[in-house]
Amino acid sequence: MGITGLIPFVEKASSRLQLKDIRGSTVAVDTYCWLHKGVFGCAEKLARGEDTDVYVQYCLKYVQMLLSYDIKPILVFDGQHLPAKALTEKRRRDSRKQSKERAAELLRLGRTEEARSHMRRCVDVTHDMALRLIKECRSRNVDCIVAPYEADAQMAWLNKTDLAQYIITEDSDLTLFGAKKIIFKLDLNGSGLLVEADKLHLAMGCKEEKYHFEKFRRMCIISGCDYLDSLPGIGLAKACKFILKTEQDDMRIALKKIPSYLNMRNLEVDDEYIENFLKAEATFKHMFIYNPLERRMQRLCALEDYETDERYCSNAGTLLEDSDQALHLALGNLNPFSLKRLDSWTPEKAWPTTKNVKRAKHKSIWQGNFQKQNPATPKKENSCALFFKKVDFVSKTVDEEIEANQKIEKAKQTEAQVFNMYSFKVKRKRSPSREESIDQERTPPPSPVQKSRHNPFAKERTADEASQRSPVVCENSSLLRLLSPKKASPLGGEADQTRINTLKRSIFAKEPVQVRSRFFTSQAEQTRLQKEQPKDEENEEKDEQELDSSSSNKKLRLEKNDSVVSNQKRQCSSSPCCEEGTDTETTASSLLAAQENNVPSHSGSQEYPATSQPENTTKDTGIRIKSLDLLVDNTLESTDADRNNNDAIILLSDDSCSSEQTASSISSSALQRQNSLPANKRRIGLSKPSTAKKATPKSKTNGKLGVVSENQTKLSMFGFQKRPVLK
DNA sequence: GTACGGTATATAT
DNA sequence: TATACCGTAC
Repeated sequence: MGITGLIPFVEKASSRLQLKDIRGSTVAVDTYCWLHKGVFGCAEKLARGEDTDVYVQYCLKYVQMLLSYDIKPILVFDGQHLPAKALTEKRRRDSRKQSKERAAELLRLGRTEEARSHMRRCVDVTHDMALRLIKECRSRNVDCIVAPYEADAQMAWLNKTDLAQYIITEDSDLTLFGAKKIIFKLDLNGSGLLVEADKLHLAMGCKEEKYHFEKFRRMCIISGCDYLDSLPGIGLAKACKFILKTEQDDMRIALKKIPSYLNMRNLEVDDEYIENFLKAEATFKHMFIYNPLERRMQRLCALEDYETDERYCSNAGTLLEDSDQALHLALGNLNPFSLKRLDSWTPEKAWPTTKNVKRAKHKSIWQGNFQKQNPATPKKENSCALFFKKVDFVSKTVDEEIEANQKIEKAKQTEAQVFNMYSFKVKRKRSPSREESIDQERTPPPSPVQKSRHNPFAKERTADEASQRSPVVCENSSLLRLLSPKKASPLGGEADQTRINTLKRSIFAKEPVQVRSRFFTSQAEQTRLQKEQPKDEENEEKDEQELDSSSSNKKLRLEKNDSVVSNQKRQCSSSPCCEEGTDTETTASSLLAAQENNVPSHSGSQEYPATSQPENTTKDTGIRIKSLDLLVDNTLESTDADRNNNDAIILLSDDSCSSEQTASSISSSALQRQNSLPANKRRIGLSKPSTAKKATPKSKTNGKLGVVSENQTKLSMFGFQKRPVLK
């Protein structure tokens, strides 16, 4: 997020920078920026839950580049979320969720190209991914540090203490934390944009003798930052105008004058805003960081430096009492959110070495070398406990705990594995022709969930078999009441609610339900199923070839079984999610599945109103859910192979609603409705339709690039549409 | 002239 | 994740 328009605003304080010009220096790196870019290149793989290290390699490319210039990188990672950023994080989460839902929807409609772009937006960078990079860096003797909270504050501290002379980031917020020299937009050619705090007065149009960094920070906060939304109608330009106008240092008094100074009589600055402003300011000044030299958490600036009342620091984080925990958080060994231990590496341990990996020769901030430079710093022996097999209160060794936590983390990676039921590989090879895409728009291809052959778990049936309803095996109506598959529609609204209610009524009315899962079958039955499995796989592979589908998951034929209900009960009662009514340990994938289908995260209870299926239709809706991860992960007995094998299947007969549409066809028609709206109704925004832009790309490009003056190049480098001009 | 709020698009390979 | 672009409102 950062400060909107800040980088263009500080143009006068910035200059081009080549890495060759800063040889021998140390740079702190906002590593999540690199990870985000790296993730883009493998977003689909990640969304499908496939293993990839493309993002690690991408980051290492930058690391290697820095090392080649004899620059020592310190990779800094974000830690815990601050309460102040809860709203921002929620927005991001919602946005990712929306992208995820949209991607899933488009996949169901077979519109893979569009789905792909949404999938790129829904992939998040997890700490597990960060840890993977951290481990690579350890083997290269490249320093990493996980900030207790925001990497920005940590980097600013490293810069302030001259442990790092430069900071590499894309986040303009960093200037507010008091960083001295920031490199934005660094590319793999070693070229970037250097913004120097010493020159910020030039950007503000303020005389050097009258300038103070506090003015700049206050201007940015007023214009709107991550910790405080701007007042309506106030941006950087007006904030700057106000700050230059006022001489009042006490912001309680000064802020009240904004309406009169800016001639905005309707603007109201209430006490709440002033309080929040002071909190935001304190957050930038006093956020907690980790001091690797002294091995302790501390504030970026001491409260005494500004005589700040601690009550304004509610958003600046809290001190971790356990110094050992703080150290391991900083080393990357803990998941910053759960504080669960994922690794046990300490600087005192021998640096891990990997064949063919070149190790940097720089001194580490974690080694004694740096401490020798600060003789006053007492050396703390606060991490030796992890060298031993420590037995904790649940009789597990630390190593076992780490292993267990890693398993859980890994399971979380499979969050969007629902996408995995579709494949893109063949589609990717050739993009659909114009005619095809028009045709696709008109009549979407049959959704994979409409046909049983798209469902890797569905039993192949002959037409005769299909016309015969499967015998009922579960008559537990109370169990069924828990479940109600939602026919997802991008539009939502009342119509959908009515539809869901209709569906629910239908479920209550029609008891017979088939529950099928290997988890709920007897051991003997399982063995039998396993024997059958290869055959099924073969058949399905054939089907998938036909369908340009290449789902890599193991296939499971689900059979009705009389022991289902009893086994199911047993499983449910042993499952924490059933005991508690909530699933605190539910894997993300099960949540996703539940979200997608409006099904509670009960691993072992899936349903479909079989009797409501018309005799003459084979339109089973197969939705594969990974929710069984929940069971295996909770008991920590699963292996990856288990996870792959233990997919459950829900067969949803979809005619329980009054119409005969399937979930996907409803969604499809909803999408069609959306797309078929006239442009003026569909577009809420004010921009021209993209077609208008696309119609004249050449002339536009020519017009822009045809006469490129040096000035223009510089402007475009800053991303200028129009440079803010200050009066 | 400035800010806002919407859409469109780039990021990597 | 970010920005670029653009029409409108004030």
